[in-house]
Amino acid sequence: MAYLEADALGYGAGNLNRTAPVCETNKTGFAAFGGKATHHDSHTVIYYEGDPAKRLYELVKGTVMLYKLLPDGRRQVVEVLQSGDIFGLSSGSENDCTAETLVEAEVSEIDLKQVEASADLQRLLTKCLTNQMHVLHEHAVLLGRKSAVERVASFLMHLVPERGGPGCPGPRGEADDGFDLQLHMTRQEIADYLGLTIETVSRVVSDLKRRGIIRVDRADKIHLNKVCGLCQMTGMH
Amino acid sequence: MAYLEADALGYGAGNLNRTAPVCETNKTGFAAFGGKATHHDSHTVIYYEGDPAKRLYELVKGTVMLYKLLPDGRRQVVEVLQSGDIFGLSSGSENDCTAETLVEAEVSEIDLKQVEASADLQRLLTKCLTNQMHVLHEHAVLLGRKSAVERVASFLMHLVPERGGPGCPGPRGEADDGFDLQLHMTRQEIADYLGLTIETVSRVVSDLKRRGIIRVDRADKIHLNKVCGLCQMTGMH
DNA sequence: CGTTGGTTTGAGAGCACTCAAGCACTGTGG
DNA sequence: CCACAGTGCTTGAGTGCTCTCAAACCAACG
Repeated sequence: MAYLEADALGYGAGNLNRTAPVCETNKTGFAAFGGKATHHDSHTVIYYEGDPAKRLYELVKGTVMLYKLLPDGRRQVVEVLQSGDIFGLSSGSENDCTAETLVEAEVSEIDLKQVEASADLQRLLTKCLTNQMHVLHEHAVLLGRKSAVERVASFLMHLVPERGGPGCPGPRGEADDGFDLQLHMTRQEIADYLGLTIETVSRVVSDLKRRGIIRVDRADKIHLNKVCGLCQMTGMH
Repeated sequence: MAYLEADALGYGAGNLNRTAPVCETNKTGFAAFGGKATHHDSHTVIYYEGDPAKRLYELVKGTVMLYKLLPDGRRQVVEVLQSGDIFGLSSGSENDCTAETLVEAEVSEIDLKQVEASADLQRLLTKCLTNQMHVLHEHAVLLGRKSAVERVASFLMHLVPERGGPGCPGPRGEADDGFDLQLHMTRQEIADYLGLTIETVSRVVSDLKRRGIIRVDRADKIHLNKVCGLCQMTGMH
């Protein structure tokens, strides 16, 4: 089993929705601007939708999701953030999403006022926002136009580095086209991210297992037997 | 009929997805930075998904949609832009969406290099991106969690200024809670924006008509009889 | 060994989709 | 002035994918 190995490489859920490196030109992030480092346990809310937006946050380590709730309890996870991503920006005076950690996370906070002033921060911000925008566009296609199988396949493919994107090399060489994944989201979180129900996600996963595309060692430990085969099921090929 | 009146006020499709004014702090937009003004007829492509991204565009007048296509022809309209909105930013070197006008439009173009240099442009950009981000978040909820009726109701409500948002005053006074709309999108465009089929959109509109919520004078001229009643159907109350 | 929380599986229903026909408005030519 | 495509929208019938509700399963834990 190479789960730990994959994790150590920063893979696993670590590059969700990441087709290109983000904000890596600025290695220091908010640290260079006196950002206050904070630690958050797994599944902790950093701020709630509707809270006054006074700070900007940079995810340094871990994974954070942003979600919105409808009054009757329906939830949509709108973004899953990775290290380097910035969140907490609001078009009004209130946060438009709730931010919650998926796993333990290190976050760097700075005051919104600082951002207004610093040109470097603005540049960093533009870059990150552009990237998040791109991810949101792709996610809109997933939510609006893809079937359940295509959604789950797309989700899993996003967890495989260097694959599925425009520069996908195809199956490396020949037979061995496998990959080990460590999920950092529960079925419920995946469902709310993909616009499905928990049962549908589970059924699709079971179906992929039955068809030999994947192997499920534990609910959160999945081995992709045929990365390229899975990629064919995303609706993008 | 007050259609022309509404249109003259800049309503109609003019404030789609606009809960707060955008980029209005910078009245000049790109003009102040030597942006090249261009004119585009209705339903003209400004750039295609996959084209090299070399310029940044500001919509000065009219309406532009951004959409993505899946290889089998499925389309998802990911954004509907209004004057003041900026588009053409890409996280890679290629445009991630196709940009097409919905109606005649005036666009101001500037070189991407200019943006890198100007702090004012960066600030303008951050503001616009933040706004678009907020709209995309809300749209993700619509696409992932709302029923067909809720999607169409939400869509129509976005065309009514000052209503449906957090500061909604409710039905003004008493009886008269109507509003005239001029749509600038075909049923197909609406369907592709809402993640539905053209038939479903048509059926929902007919149903709203049957229930007395709206009156359809022409396919693109709709009178809302009960704005508040419609608002109740968006899933957000 | 029972409890708990998360996951999987099953049966059935319903909403939105597909395919197909009908309708309304527009412009064109005889 | 009317016939006739042409285009876009609406309506109908039937199917199927995903949802809902419910029960079973499983690993972790006290």
